[in-house]
Amino acid sequence: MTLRESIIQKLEDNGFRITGSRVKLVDSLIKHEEGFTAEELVTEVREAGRATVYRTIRLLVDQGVLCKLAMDSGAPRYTVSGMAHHHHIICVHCGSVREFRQTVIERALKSMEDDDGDTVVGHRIEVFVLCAACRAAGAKVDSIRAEHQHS
Amino acid sequence: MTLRESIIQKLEDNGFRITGSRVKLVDSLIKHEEGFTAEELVTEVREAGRATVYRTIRLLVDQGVLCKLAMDSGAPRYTVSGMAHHHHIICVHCGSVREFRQTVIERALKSMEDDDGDTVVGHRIEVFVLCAACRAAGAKVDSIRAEHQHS
DNA sequence: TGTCATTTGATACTCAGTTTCATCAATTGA
DNA sequence: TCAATTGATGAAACTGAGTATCAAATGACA
Ligand SMILES: [Zn+2]
Ligand SMILES: [Zn+2]
Ligand SMILES: [Zn+2]
Ligand SMILES: [Zn+2]
Repeated sequence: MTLRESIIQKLEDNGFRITGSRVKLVDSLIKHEEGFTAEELVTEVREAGRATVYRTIRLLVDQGVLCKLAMDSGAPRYTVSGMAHHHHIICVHCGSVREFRQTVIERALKSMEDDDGDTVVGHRIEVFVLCAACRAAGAKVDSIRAEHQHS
Repeated sequence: MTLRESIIQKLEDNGFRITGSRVKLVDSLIKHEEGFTAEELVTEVREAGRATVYRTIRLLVDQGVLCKLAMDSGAPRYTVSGMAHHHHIICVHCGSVREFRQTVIERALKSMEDDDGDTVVGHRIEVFVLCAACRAAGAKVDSIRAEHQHS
């Protein structure tokens, strides 16, 4: 079963209608290996209206098909979710996104439970990089570092 | 030197003018142990205009005085930065923020450098909790868990 | 094919944040 | 001490992202 099919399947299985707009949107977003913004889809998928694009993205996030990535500034990016639990490596120059998961980190975060009276409900990790492609294309690290220190 | 003094000092040292608006804003934001939104400051500090509040917050983020926390939805929250490098524990119910830092995690993230051709420029970790106070006040974990899985 | 709840989309709206620019105020230095 | 200079302010208008409305369209299923 292809990615496209599995996404459509999941919507069907959960009682959502398979409409022309939704199929067009799925077709478009699975092409974005490196993630996309809502407005990019609005522009690309002319068959679907603005409201429908936003509604469909939200639906797919709810269904676990898409990851929503809140950027430091600007609109969030979305990526098709691969691994069940994972985090993101984001290029600060081109915005491309890859997934990762480190058992050591997961364990360390898990052990934070019960350190105090709080109940941990989730966590999020983002690693910001200048990807190989952007560096090869001449993007410099230093100009970027300042605004992405995340210290 | 108090927190208030050290913030004002830093602005002075970096060549920014110590104006009435800035002092009023600093006075207000240091009172928010648990973080605040830009609009909260706009409401609270009537002596400063909307634009000035946003400009001042941005200035303080640039100076490392404030942390900007992009929420999953809604406006970002800001907190006064304590430790030099740290991450955040955020209550999904009341929005209160605490800092943490785990050497194990820092090391693991550091070791990701050079795994591939990317250059790591920073990282961000957020741990979402239902804080003890909210739980005591009757907030339930289950209703929250779904929308904050961050998987 | 008919039924009908779901979905759609044009439009208007909200909300967060930025730009503009005339005015104001902190610093400089004569 | 008092311009001159430059940085800072703020009302108001604007932008961009996303949401609400609601009549019309359309999938799903019998
Ligand atoms: Zn993801
Ligand atoms: Zn994790
Ligand atoms: Zn912080
Ligand atoms: Zn760290």
